[in-house]
Amino acid sequence: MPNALVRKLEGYAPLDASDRERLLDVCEKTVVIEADRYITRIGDSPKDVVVILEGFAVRSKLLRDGRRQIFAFLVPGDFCDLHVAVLDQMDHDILSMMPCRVAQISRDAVREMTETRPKLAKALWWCTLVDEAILREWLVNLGQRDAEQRIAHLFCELHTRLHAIGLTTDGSFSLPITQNELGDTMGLSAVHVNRSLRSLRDAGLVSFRGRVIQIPDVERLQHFADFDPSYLHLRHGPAAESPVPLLRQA
Amino acid sequence: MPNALVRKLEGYAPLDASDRERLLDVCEKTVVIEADRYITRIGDSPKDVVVILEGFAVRSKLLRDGRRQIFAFLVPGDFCDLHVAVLDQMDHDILSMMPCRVAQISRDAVREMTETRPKLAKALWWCTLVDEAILREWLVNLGQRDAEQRIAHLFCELHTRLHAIGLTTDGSFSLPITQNELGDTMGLSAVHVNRSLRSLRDAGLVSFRGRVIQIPDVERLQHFADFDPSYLHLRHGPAAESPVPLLRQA
DNA sequence: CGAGGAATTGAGAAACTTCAACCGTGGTGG
DNA sequence: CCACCACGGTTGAAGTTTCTCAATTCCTCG
Repeated sequence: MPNALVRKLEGYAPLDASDRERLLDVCEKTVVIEADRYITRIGDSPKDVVVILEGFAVRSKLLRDGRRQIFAFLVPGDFCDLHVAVLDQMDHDILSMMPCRVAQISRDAVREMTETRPKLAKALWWCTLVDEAILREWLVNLGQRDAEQRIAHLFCELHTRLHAIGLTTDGSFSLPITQNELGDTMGLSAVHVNRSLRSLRDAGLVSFRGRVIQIPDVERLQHFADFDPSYLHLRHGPAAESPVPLLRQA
Repeated sequence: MPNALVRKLEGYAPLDASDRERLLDVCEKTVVIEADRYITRIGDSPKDVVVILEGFAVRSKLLRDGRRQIFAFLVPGDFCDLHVAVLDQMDHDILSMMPCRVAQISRDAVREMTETRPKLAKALWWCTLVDEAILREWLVNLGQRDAEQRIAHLFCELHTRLHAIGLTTDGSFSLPITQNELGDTMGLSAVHVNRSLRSLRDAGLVSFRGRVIQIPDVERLQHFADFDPSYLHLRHGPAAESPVPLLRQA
């Protein structure tokens, strides 16, 4: 099984063999987290940095009045809280959407890696900057696009990111999300999400089979959503060699 | 005149004297940019990293249909494009909102600093992470709050950030922004921004004198906007010693 | 004084929300 | 094995927020 983290980082910049080994070493200690559990919570100062190796999770924040905003989907290879190595305190929650296998890297290990391995440091920085670029694009999404385009844009992004780690087949990928969560992501009510999904389906832009999203014509959806993948800063085109497996749904 | 960058970084983590000197050294070369000019543009690979020393700027992105989203206000001490030292290509524009004095730091100097000065590297990383935290909070803002709360929240954030660099007096600060730009920031039409501003003023939450925003009761506005400054990760309370001066408006 | 950009206002339309009901499915306990 | 329950999805209808268009005023600058 390929290591999702190594794979992702190598997609950004070449690493030394010793860097690669250090990463694998540091991902040795893995844990399985069941669905719908907090991985870290706001205010935590976790002693380890968590990397998703299998499964999906979300970053989110709960408001006083019970509303919730999701601001990122975490897929295999993504860091949950690299922040904490620098900022000490989490300013949002991270929740598993399905059973996840994660690696826990000690803060000391992160510090050691960033302080003594410039290439790794650069790769981690790259991750952070891509996360930031994604946030900016989501802001464009919420600020400027209507419900249908917003949702379509999210699907395009997820398709591209999942394709890059081999988690798509043709235009389809598995996404274990409720319409409610989709609403919390898009700043829409669940009802309106439902109607927008129907419109997208009626327009033949996407279709759904259980929790699988199927995009019959990726280019058409991208055009509809005004999606331009350059903000994802992928170095080379999506590589689909050996997929990172998902854990079986519990 | 204190250096806004040094001041900001020291607000995050203590620096060595030699780090501080290196920073001052590297900010030696400054340039004044007039109002409403591109500082960098999407697709650019600027050879220098730009830091705002005086004045305000915005990050923004233009959509195909002419709509625009602003996703950050840059104030003295903020980096325009630290990204570029790692990602090579800008994925958005940066525009001056008023005459700005900026320092241009070569990519090599940034690389040298991050690779040989761990404390500085950490401080720069801190900057990036705070930028990211602000983006997340803006996402909450656009996704979950109505027009009035959104605008109030932005004012609270700017007040806090500007207070931290000594650019407020009592509850007031200068903000050279049009209602149109405010709309592009908040995902609202200029007309609706206008009406929302009127409501806020009628409620006595803020008032305007020219381009100066006055918050009569900061706590009340913060409560109204559901504003919690912890996402800004300021280490110590706002320090108001010697303000960073603004250039006279052109 | 005139020009141009920004702010303001009104009115009608579109997007989105809320509430409430109903359906389908999968899991659980008897 | 079946009744029941809970949760997510679906739909209708009415209400609210926000948008667009268009006209008017205000301000600043030349």
